Amino acid sequence: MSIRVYNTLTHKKEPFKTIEDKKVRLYVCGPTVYDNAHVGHAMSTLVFDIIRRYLEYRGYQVQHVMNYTDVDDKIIRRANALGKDPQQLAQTYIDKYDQHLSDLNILPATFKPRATGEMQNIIDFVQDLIEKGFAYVVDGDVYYRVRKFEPYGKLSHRNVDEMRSGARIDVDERKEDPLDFALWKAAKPGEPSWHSPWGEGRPGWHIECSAMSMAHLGDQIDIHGGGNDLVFPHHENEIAQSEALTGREFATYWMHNGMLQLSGEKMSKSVGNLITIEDFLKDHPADVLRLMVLNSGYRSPLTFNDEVIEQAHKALERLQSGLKPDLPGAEGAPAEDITALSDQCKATRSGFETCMDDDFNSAGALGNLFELVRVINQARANGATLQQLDEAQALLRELSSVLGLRLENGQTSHAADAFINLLVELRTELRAKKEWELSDRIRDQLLELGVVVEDSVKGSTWYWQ
RNA sequence: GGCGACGUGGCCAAGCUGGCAAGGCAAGGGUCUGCAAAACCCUCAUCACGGGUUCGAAUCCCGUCGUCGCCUCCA
Repeated sequence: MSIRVYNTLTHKKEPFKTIEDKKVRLYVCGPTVYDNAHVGHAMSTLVFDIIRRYLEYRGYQVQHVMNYTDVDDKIIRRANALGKDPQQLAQTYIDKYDQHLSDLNILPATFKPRATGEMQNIIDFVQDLIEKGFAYVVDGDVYYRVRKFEPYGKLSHRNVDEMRSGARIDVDERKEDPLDFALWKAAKPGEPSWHSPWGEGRPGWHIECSAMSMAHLGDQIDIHGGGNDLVFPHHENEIAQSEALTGREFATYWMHNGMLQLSGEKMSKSVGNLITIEDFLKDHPADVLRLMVLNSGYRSPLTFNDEVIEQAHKALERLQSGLKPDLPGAEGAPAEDITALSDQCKATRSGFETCMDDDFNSAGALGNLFELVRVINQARANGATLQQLDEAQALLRELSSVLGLRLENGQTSHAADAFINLLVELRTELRAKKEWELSDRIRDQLLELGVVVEDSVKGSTWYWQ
């Protein structure tokens, strides 16, 4: 009964062992805040939220860091194009992203550092690398000496010599080797910059994560996560920086989520096939997106299209159906239904854990929840009372929330309930008098207001859609 | 071109340290019902293709085809 985790480093599922007992240090690469985030970003953050929630369910205390890259070429370029201050632009998108995370029911990270807030850590880190001979200064730029770090390529499984031929981007003559990457960039006129021993400048992207991870989680962490498009060069470079500095293994497990696919292609800014989180949430509950993520393996590409969204919608309603109250006039289900319920509860919890223990197999775990729903609904159909359903429904709620599903309709106010009850009661009287036309009209119009009325022989129930 | 992942019913997918192919959606049939909806019951796949290993393979090995990712900013 232990958790197994697929490690990009080894290409294998490995038993999960933390550095410190029952404590997990988790670092996940966050967004560069230069534009609205899209559902691909949401997928990544959902994946690691699910992982975090499950680890907590399993009794781990999770120290979770997610960074914001708030200084970078793209931010500067966009700010200039819009005639805005880069820092303000970044702040705008940080605020928006924070709101998205909350809308998506993503647990707030323990720390959410920003590159601009960590300048001293970054500068110290770079200075240390220079002193150790892993970096060199050229005209106010600082570069990492890739060939000096022996294991370079161990994460992305490439070797340095093969990469050389692939390095076809403008070779900077000032670098010792085309593979070397920037740790610090000298400021150009008008760019945001910070004082450093090498002059005014700003950090490169890769060093930020290494520095922030180390500052908040220490030299060694348990899990480093991110999208699989970050494996090379970003994470490879993080390893090079961090391990050169400390001489110790940076992260035990490297976990990478697959890309969200829109019409057969990775959703990305450069392809231009974006759906923003904002737009998605305008049309769909957050649970729908989460369900889409849960329904496929986190490492696989996620198919994203209208049909799949619709399917997730229906699947969500199916899960919610398990939480409906007993039928009107329920008088108790036969003993075999009650036995089946409690058997299923045991089977569901253990099946759920077996799946999630196996590299967070959320699709399998979901399958277990759907089986629980079926047995609950069977019992209800056979007259189970709310009390008889209680244990199973509580379990359904509990495990759904481990996956981060709310399963609620978002209706927080019950102010209207009394009025709706009244309408439904009146309608029951109309039905008794066979006034079908009027009672159907009430049902239809309530539906338009978001209230679903369900009739049965013994009466009617209603709920918010 | 190099490295890697993947290819399971109409759709999304689990299973892949080998032994009767989860689950959701859709579809068809039925129960219930004034109608509708919901719920319940039933039906619906031999796992890209070709070889091989094995008593036995969706699961292991080789090859072919196809899709996708990375190699450049990217969750």
